[in-house]
Amino acid sequence: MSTRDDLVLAAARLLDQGGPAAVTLRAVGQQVGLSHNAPYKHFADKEDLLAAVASRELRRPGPAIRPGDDPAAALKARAKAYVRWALRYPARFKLVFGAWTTASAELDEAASRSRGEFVDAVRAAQAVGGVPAGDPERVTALILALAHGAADLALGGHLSRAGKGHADPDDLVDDLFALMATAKDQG
Amino acid sequence: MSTRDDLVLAAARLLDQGGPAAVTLRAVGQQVGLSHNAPYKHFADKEDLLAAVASRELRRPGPAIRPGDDPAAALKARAKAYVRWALRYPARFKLVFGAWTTASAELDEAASRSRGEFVDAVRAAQAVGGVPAGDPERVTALILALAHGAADLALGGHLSRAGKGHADPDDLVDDLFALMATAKDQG
DNA sequence: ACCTGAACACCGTTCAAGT
DNA sequence: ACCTGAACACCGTTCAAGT
Repeated sequence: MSTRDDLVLAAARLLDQGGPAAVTLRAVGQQVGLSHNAPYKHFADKEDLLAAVASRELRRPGPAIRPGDDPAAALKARAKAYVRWALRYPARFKLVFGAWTTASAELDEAASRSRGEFVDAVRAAQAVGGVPAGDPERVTALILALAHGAADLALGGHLSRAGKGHADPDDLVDDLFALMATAKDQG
Repeated sequence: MSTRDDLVLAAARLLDQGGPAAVTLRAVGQQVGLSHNAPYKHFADKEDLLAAVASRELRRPGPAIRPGDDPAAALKARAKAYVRWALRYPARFKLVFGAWTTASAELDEAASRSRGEFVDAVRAAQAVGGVPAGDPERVTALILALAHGAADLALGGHLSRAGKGHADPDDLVDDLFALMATAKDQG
């Protein structure tokens, strides 16, 4: 493990434990036994370090595809895994999709690769008629937008009135897939 | 206009012009011609001031309902207005749905009231068969989740590969309503 | 090439003091 | 009741200096 990796890991740990406010360059340096400005030898600035944390997060392995699995069910499982990740690691989720003032090639590429895997899963589901036909990129965008929005609203408690109306993010994923199934049956 | 309102307005203006980093208590105080800690006489701390900014944003008037409008079309227009607002004022959008460490009764109530109006619009659309039946809170959550996620992903450029795949947030709202229309026709 | 320590400008917050 | 000015602890960043 390089010092660079140590710094990224320490930043991720601090983020999980204390939220974004806990991720200071001084705390990161201390976690790896270095001074508070050692990170500047590996990253341009703090945002560059955070971009590396976000990239690492996007490169996490997706759910394994077992041969024989129904591609439509696998796609739905992928959407639910996305929601589960967001709810379990809110700080990482907010970081990845937060407001970046500087473009990071590493982050852009990781995000593109991650969505590419999702597009492949959509294509496979379309091949067996599990989801509506049409531009796979657009169907992917539809599913991702719903999963993303459901997770983000749930994190803020904005999904449904407390007690009133049962609407977990998981339920909404089910609802969307049910709508897509009837649309596919009809067309 | 009270001094309190002046402070909230100044914070909102700073947010729009320079993003969250520009909203410092010193800048807010200077904008209204007061010292850098005058805000403490009106708000508990910085987050409390930001909560007031977010509440004000949630209390903005929604699209007017003209008599004779198709309730389903009005509902779709409301969803698109939500997306338009998020894309036009990204900093306000991110603030409202950001990570709040302290609960604000004012913010909670404003959010609840805002979603309540949406639920009413869903109920009206259901009454004329424009959208699927079922728990209005849940249908609302489905539509809001999609609109919210589409807007948030679009702001980060994560909606579709550049050039490849046409998927504006507006298109995704259309797609969802098309799915709901076919489901309603079938059921 | 990588790291340190001092320094700078800035920030949120507190507090004693003023009217 | 509302505001000010000084002060405190903290932060990101820079820079000269060390190995």
